[in-house]
Amino acid sequence: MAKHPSLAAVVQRLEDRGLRVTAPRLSVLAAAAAGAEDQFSAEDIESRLPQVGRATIFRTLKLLVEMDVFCRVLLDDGNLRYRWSRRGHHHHLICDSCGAIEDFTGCDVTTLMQDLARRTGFTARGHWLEVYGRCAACHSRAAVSQ
Amino acid sequence: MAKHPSLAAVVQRLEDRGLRVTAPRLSVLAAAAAGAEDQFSAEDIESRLPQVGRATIFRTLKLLVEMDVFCRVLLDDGNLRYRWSRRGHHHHLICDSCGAIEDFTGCDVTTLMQDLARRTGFTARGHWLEVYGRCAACHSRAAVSQ
DNA sequence: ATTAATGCAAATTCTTTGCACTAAA
DNA sequence: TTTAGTGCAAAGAATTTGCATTAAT
Repeated sequence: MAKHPSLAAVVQRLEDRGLRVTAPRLSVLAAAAAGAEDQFSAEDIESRLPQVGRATIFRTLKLLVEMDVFCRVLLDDGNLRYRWSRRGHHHHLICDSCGAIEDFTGCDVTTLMQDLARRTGFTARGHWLEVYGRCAACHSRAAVSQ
Repeated sequence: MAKHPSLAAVVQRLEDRGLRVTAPRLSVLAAAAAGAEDQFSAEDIESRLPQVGRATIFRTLKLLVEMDVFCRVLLDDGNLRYRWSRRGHHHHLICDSCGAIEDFTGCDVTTLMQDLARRTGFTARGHWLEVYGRCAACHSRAAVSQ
């Protein structure tokens, strides 16, 4: 799967929603694709787009998160990052060492939630899960440098 | 189990750490115990303690979270609450309807994390999980009112 | 032409800091 | 006494709002 959807696909989704395809919206998408990292902060986008107003950047980020084009990532220190969403429900594996973020969809948190409902009567509507640790690449790197 | 530990127990823990048992610290603990809700915001504490400085309240909350006397709860809307901690690793069930927060420790997220490591090579150091939904009490309430 | 979307600057919210002062040990 | 802890007011950060202006359809 590509790192992010084609511009055309996102434009289509904007149009489907009856939203305008504006220059600032296109440039936020471009700026998000431009970074070396697979993640970006509102600040990153802001500094890559000095010509776009701060408010527009925040409004656009919010819109694109609602549209599930981007997803929010909560870092261990409480800071917020954004990332292209693979769409649909998923979680993040955030590497302490290199900061890389991977998606994680395979594990079934749903089972856990169902079990929960059975035991406590609490019905889960949704949940937020972020996992912090060390990615495979950083493990190999550490092994090599020893 | 009681809603929160005895003052004496917390005082003991402060002393064990070589920290002073000050009037503001005691009043933050009292204010946290005073609320009708099982949760409280920094603002709640602030308004219950007009005589204590804002900075002291934040410093004290941070200290008590580090000491695992309180834990932080991340609400669905991104706001932060505090709550007496049952100590040790646990998660929260947050009711959309009544806002009540329950702890949840029984389910084994660890298994999920181990499975994850096996499949992706990512080693989890920690994770953050909040569950949003509807508590048993609100379910009954809804059933009755029909 | 219409009106959604933007840019700016000011306002908000939540939290932290610097520093002289106070009180716990 | 000593120095950890406090209060105040000011500084920050991260975001949001109001409103006149601009640009996409």
